[in-house]
Amino acid sequence: MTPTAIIAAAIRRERELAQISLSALAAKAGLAKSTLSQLEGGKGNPNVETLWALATALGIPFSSLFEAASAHGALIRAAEGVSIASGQSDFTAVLLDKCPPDRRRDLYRVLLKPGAARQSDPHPRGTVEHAFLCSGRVRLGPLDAVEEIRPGDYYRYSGDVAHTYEALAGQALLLLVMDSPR
Amino acid sequence: MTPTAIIAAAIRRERELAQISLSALAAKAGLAKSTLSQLEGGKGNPNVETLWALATALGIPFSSLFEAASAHGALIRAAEGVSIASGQSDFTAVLLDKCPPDRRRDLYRVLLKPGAARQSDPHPRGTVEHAFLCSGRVRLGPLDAVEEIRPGDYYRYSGDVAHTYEALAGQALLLLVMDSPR
DNA sequence: TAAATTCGTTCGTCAAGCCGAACGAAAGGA
DNA sequence: TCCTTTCGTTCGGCTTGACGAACGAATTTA
Repeated sequence: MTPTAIIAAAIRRERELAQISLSALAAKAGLAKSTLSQLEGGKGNPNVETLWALATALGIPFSSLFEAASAHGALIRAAEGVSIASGQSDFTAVLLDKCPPDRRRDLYRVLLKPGAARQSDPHPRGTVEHAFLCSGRVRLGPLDAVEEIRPGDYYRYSGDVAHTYEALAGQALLLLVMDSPR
Repeated sequence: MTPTAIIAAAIRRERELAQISLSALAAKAGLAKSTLSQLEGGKGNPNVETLWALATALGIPFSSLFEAASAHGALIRAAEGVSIASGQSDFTAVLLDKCPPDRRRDLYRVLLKPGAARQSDPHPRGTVEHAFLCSGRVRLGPLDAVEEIRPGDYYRYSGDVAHTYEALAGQALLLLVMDSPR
């Protein structure tokens, strides 16, 4: 993927997410429409000032302009995943997720008691949650991608949309990694 | 902080971290020395191709060029930790560790079978490991601070010294967060 | 129907970034 | 001591990106 293509896609993606026209964004950023048009067309090679103006006008962190489409969720069952060779048969490690360079990760231990599902409002844009279930059974995830997980399962999903947590049978214990852009 | 100043500082920082001269970096990136000199002097307004070439030559992710500029051990038993108010009694979250701004965290699922203790050589300086036990019983930690943990326990320790893992009774499953400086 | 607005693209001009060459300074080798 | 190499900076040129204006198309208003 060439850098100009990444940026072209990022600008268009962020602009459409912000529901704003090309002309309006150009005006807001203090750029010429023509400049923005060429950038989104992948025909440009913009300099830093131009990009900075765009990021500011879009209200997003500067580095967001260099990210390819955001990572999606993943569900890795306890028995799944590619093991890393260790030379010792009594030690098996599976890389569940590699940390991108521009994110911070806070670790939470969550105790979930049976009852009504807990609803969580969207976290800031770009937030991703990683759930690793220790005990119990849990249904969780974005409302349109709720999954039931069991001990040892790992589930990663977008945290910037409404999502839910629910212990199914008895209480459940899980490690939650709150993964957010810097 | 202006974008050009951020980039100027980032380039110089990354270049000095890589122990490479300005001339050498320029050659490796296929840029003119003069260009690089002006950029590091904060007198530039580089375009994307130039920055991409630099990031590639430095072997760093593109977005690192836009970033303006270690942890102790801790053992938090399953029953311990300060809960975060949630309004719902069936959801209890404990913040185990807050992510510092300059670190990356990779997530591993580790299956540990009973047998001899696994010895791990020191990881790069500054590495910290976070272990969250899902099932079984495990003794682990730096050689001078080995702890026995049980399901739900969280143990954080230095990973840049020799350390050990050992399943005590039957096999054990744990989530390991490998926490390293950028 | 016709005028007016807004949309995104294309074209010519001008400023600015990148380049190559030349420069002085500093360090190492003969 | 002199020569060579490498360092980072400064100076004309040439290329190129940003700008403003004009354009056709689509939608809205009178």
